[in-house]
Amino acid sequence: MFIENYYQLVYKDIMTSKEKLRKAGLRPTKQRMIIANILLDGINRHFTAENLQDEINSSGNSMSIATVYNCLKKFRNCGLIKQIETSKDTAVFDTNTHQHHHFLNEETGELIDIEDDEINLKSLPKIPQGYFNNGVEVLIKLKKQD
Amino acid sequence: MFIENYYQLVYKDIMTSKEKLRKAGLRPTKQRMIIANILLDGINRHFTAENLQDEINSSGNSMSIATVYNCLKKFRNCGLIKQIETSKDTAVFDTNTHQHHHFLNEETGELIDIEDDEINLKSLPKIPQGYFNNGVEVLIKLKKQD
DNA sequence: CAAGTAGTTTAGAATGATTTTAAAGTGAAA
DNA sequence: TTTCACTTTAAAATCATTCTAAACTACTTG
Ligand SMILES: [Mn+2]
Ligand SMILES: [Mn+2]
Ligand SMILES: [Zn+2]
Ligand SMILES: [Zn+2]
Repeated sequence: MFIENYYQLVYKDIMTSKEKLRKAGLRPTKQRMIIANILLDGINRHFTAENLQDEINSSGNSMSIATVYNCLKKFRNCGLIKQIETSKDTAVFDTNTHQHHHFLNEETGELIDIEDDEINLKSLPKIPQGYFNNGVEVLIKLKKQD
Repeated sequence: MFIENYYQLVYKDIMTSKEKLRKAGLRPTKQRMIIANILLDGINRHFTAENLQDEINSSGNSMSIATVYNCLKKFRNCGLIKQIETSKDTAVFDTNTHQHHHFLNEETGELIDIEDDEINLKSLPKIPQGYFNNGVEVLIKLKKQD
């Protein structure tokens, strides 16, 4: 288990953005590579389309906001990133694609990761007939004391 | 416990919409009474602002969409209803104000209640310093089989 | 009961996130 | 190379929600 994860990490680190996109079934365009370089560096982050466009700009590149949205949708549908269930008016994405959970500071919108094994989710209810469990998300809403 | 709930139910059923609004600290306007009559009947439902406006219309009344939003915000802030954390582009509200959870059919957006005791949430992670747990929401995403 | 006032409603305008349009550009297969 | 489906883009459109500012109304006080 330890060794598997080790090789997986190394393998993932060694893959170029182009290879990661190809492996995900996406044509590696210039724009997708720019985004892959920013997002697929192994660091977990939560971000919006606008956050990402800002990062693209500060990396010396630029991209239409429509393209940012197009790419985020493609990346999400391929499982390269995921979208977090939050009732904020702006979509929030996450580079941590494993099943995990969040603290949500409802005042600021800030999200903090909770790893899957930090929550006991053994007794789940029976899944409705004809459906299957496609992911569980636990959200713990935080409020400031006093 | 049984008897307490029994009296609570009866009491709640006997209260008029006007009394419920007063008790919640809201001035009972004509518009809020129309909404209270629809929402506070003890039946659990999930709905959007537009859903509610449709119900208002079919009850023979009518109301500006701005007022629907104003009232929903007031009702939510008073704890008469709550808003569900969902990444849909339209806000979803819930008349079930107890802590509970949901199945989400991501294709249709349909939500199904999961009562709090149907999920084992004993081992929660430590809440960050200076904050307190202001509610836990578990979302189980459903996908259709085949 | 008035009259006064803070809180509420409303139509319509504004805002902000996201999607669509349609035309120009590009990656990859042959 | 040629070809074509896929992609990018600026600009317009869409859609949910909020704002504005003027008219209204529920309660308080006299
Ligand atoms: Mn929204
Ligand atoms: Mn949302
Ligand atoms: Zn996360
Ligand atoms: Zn519910």
